[in-house]
Amino acid sequence: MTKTKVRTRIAPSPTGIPHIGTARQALFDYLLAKKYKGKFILRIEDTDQKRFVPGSIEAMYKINEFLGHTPDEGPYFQTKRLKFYKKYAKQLIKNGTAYEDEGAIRIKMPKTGYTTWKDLIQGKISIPNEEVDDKVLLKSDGIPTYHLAVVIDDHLMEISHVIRGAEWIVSTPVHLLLYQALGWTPPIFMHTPLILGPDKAKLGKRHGAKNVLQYKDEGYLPEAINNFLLYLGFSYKDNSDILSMKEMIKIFNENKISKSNAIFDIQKLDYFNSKWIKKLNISDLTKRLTPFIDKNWQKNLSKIIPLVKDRLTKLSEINNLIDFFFKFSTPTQENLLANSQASPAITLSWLNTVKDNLKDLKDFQPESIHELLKKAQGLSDLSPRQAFMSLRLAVTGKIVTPPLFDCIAILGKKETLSRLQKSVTLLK
RNA sequence: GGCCCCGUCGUCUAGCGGUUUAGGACACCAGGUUUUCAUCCUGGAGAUCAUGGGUUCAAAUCCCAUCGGGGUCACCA
Repeated sequence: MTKTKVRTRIAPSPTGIPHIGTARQALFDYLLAKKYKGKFILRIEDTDQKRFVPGSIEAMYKINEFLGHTPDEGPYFQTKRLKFYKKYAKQLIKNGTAYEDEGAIRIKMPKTGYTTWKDLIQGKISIPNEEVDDKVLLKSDGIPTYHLAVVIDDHLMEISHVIRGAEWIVSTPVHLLLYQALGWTPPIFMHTPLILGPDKAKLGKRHGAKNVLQYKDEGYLPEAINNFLLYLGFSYKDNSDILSMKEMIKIFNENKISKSNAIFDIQKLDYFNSKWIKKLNISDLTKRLTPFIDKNWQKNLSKIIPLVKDRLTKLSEINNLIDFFFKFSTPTQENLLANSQASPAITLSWLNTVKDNLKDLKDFQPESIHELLKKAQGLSDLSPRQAFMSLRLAVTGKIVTPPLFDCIAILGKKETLSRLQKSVTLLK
């Protein structure tokens, strides 16, 4: 148990829409803060105006909201805190830790010895000081670089745990030296392993790697994304438990984060997504499905959605699953016969029998339809498969649909008979 | 290339010197349920624990070397 108050931060630079690695960082920050009843802070590291990409700050807010990583403080902007950086840069020159070099202020790294620290994830890390060059702290335009700004902000904002990607390991000696020179206690460092693409290259830097908003647009649930991200570099039971945020907070353990890089496996994300979709209740699922469903397809949704729930991996798949309820394209004769595996005459006779049966059915419910047509099929020369597959084609135009009698009941008597008539005409 | 980190089934991982013929999950394959698909259930295949040396009565587990992968060497973060 940590003695000091836990305060974590996610500190993105607004240079594009955050990718999945940033989201995992934020999740770990969030879980750690919440586990110890601490605070999670958002800070925008906007010191490189040349690389600024409009919209990326808004995207960050959106992603935090989507994934439920709600900051307790912030956003803070580094460009609004320049006075602090200048003040401490001066102090560093005065005490000999930094020097001015053609307008920029650089740190004076020792040329001998090692900088060693205990990283909560990586364990003991030791880096020869001569490997670290005199990094620029304050650029000649008066704007700080990352190295100066993080140290000052993390200290001033009382950050207890710095969770960041492993790419920062080699510049940690710079930060440590700054803490020492300023007389401050450094935070606990946690350098997370990287998330790699299927080609084993760092995910964020790869061309074509999707950002978090794209996953949202494809119909991945925030719960599924968080769940998936947790198990990338962290292990709990068999890494397949469906966990809510609350449960994640409970089981998260900052001492058990893996050291090795992890490959992003979309199939695992799909697994969590389909599991989470099954877990949602119908009204919740309907609400989330709404943005994906064709505006004109609203009728009977409360009956249709329960039928497709178990067939959904991503929310965006919904339209392909339910389109036949709203539009009908007559099957080809070839398709119809292939599925009845009977002559045109026998198939025609079977579909006519169905039509006659359904026409007089008063209680147009799945159970009644089932009972009626099962009896009719028994009297026919067709096997259940032959009979109902051809009927499925005749009524929905598709080979794959939810349970047939449920579909027929939802379509209603009038629509079903009309479609049946169209298919019968085909065979004549 | 220098430096730093990592290396258990395709993937995420359990494993912390003997209980391991290395366990689970995803994916894959087969079977069952089912009028289709999916769900669900059962089973299967899949890792000589990167390789080679040590240490030890005993090593995936400790040590060394090699190889492989990643990171980093900007007035970018």
